[in-house]
Amino acid sequence: MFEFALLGLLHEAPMHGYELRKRLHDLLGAFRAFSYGSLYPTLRRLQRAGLIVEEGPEESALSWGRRARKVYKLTPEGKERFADLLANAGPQTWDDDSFGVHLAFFSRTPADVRMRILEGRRRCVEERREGLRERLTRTGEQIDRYTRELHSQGLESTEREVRWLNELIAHEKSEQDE
Amino acid sequence: MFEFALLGLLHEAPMHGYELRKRLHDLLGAFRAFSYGSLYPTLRRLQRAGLIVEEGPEESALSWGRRARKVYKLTPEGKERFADLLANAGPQTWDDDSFGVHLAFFSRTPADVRMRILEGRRRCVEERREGLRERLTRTGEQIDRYTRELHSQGLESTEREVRWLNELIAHEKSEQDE
DNA sequence: GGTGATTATATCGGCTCGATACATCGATGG
DNA sequence: CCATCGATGTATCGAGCCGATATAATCACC
Repeated sequence: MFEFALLGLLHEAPMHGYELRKRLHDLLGAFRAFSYGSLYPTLRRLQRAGLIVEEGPEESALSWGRRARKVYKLTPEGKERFADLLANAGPQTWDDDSFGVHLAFFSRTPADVRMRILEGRRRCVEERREGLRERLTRTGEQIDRYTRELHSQGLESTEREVRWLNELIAHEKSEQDE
Repeated sequence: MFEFALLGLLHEAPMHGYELRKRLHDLLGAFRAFSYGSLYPTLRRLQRAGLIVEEGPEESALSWGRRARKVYKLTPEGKERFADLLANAGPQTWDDDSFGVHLAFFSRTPADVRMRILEGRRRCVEERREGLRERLTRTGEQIDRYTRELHSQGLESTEREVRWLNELIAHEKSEQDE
């Protein structure tokens, strides 16, 4: 997840840690945290896996005055890995967090994969919606007032999201045909 | 968080792990996962802290046929701890996950604390809303189509949540006066 | 008598977070 | 002229949580 986001960002241009975090925060800060406590370990993981490399300090002389910064860039294996993650976009892709991140890189995503992700996400939200509906209409044990409020609110918001996804999907289809 | 949820449930009645998980899933499954990988370690933590104890196996003879089950119940310290968590309901209480859990135990929550939690949550959602608004109206770098969609959708849904919270708060106020 | 679902407890590796520490630089202002 | 604040920047630690998995007994069904 974090891995996917970092690979996606480095696909645009080489960057150092702080900048990666800033871009992520700007792009998705309203939906996820992206703390440094995840960032640096993830970078090291990617590095160990040979998906990214530290760029030589050649241009650091130019920007001197700043503290030593490590600029990372994608290796060919890294690009391959990113393509793989897209190609195998599976069930764990449709969850709340993950879906947002994927959307942020949709312009770079092939049309067929975009469609698969949108439809997967829709199915996932529909399932949550059905769960909430069932819970609310169940005639069994009476349900706490506040819990009922929470579930009603959840139901409404999933319904809205499904409608929104339908629009996005329709738009994709119309673009495909043209 | 998990700790709070477990203490809250055990406040109603002694229960064993599997049942706790089932109740949580039923109550909040649409909003959170509550896996066993968190449940059992948390129970052990609570036990070590003296907030819960295993009930003697006296009645397990009655329900024999089932696999050995460990029934946990709150100690007085546990009840105190739960009251403390409510009294000190702070900033970490207003986040998405935590707020849902708190709502589920609202009937058991004093009116003034209910109000503090609702207002804190509202402030938190309003902040997110402003972040999204600012991001969307910023005239700087043009923004990716899909990211814009995501942020618009986020903005709408935070606006709806604020309205919903306002209704809940108004209702609390009217109940307080009567 | 076999097969699969349900009840039930438990652990493992791995990811993520919040807090924190350290260090440098630019600007603001007394 | 220097103090202090807020960015910029890299990094770690402890702790929580999750998904997957193991183990096992019982139950319903055919």
